[in-house]
Amino acid sequence: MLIGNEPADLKLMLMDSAQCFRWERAGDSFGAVINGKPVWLKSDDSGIHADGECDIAYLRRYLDLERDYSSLAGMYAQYPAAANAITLYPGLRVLNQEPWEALVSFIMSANNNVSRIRGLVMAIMRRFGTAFHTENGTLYSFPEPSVIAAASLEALTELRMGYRAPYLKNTATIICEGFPIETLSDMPYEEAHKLLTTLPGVGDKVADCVLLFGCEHASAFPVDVWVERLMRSWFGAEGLNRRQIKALAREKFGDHAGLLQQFLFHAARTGAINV
DNA sequence: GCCCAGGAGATGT
DNA sequence: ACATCTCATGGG
Repeated sequence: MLIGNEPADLKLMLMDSAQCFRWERAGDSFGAVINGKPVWLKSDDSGIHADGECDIAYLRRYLDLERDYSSLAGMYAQYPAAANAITLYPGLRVLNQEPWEALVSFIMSANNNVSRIRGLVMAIMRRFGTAFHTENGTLYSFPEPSVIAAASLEALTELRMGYRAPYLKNTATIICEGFPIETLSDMPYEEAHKLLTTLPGVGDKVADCVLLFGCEHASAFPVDVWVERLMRSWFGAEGLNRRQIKALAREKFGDHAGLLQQFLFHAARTGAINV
């Protein structure tokens, strides 16, 4: 069924932009268990289509289709590098993932490469998620915190996540004990960020990824190695450390800093723009 | 074999 | 507050 006709590059958004690591690809379709239901998405000239029993409103929000990206480049017209990066990827959007999924994914991301992060997130789902058999293959749900909290450290270590295993298990336990993960989206940015960094394996950068990709905090500005480089190259951040770079970017770029970050990050990481 | 990866935590200053 | 080390694993 048709879920929208907004500009949306599904391969870029779901597979190649390193904001999400849990979609499968089958030909030109992309599948995952979303909101408890397996779904395959496909895009063509007539729009974005979903194959499966799905909640259209949920999927539209997940894909951020309700946000108008057409004005984003204009918003940052005073920064040519920013406007260029946005113009490069007319189908890139920042997903609205579940906070728990973003939390797990970006705990796995610490000092790790994109290829291996995907492998770890997929392994976690295959090992602890629920299987759904579809025409295009088997899809797995993202396991609930209680399942990860109940898993043995050995079972997690077997997935080759290394020193991140205790981070994951202990964070899952804290979530199960009542950490208000679902209300982070309603808190002021600073409060939500501070609270997130109390979790094991969650520092400044991972907290910002969780807020941006899982809690609708569009001003969150994660600074990784690529963003650090590009901010120094193009935005006058020479000599600043990551904390200072983030403060500068949030001040310069405002409420939608995180959206811009995603375009800049992808442009830099893929070599579309030199850093 | 080497350096690197969407860093965090511990330690020392 | 800031700089430096180490951490597990494998991609390129």
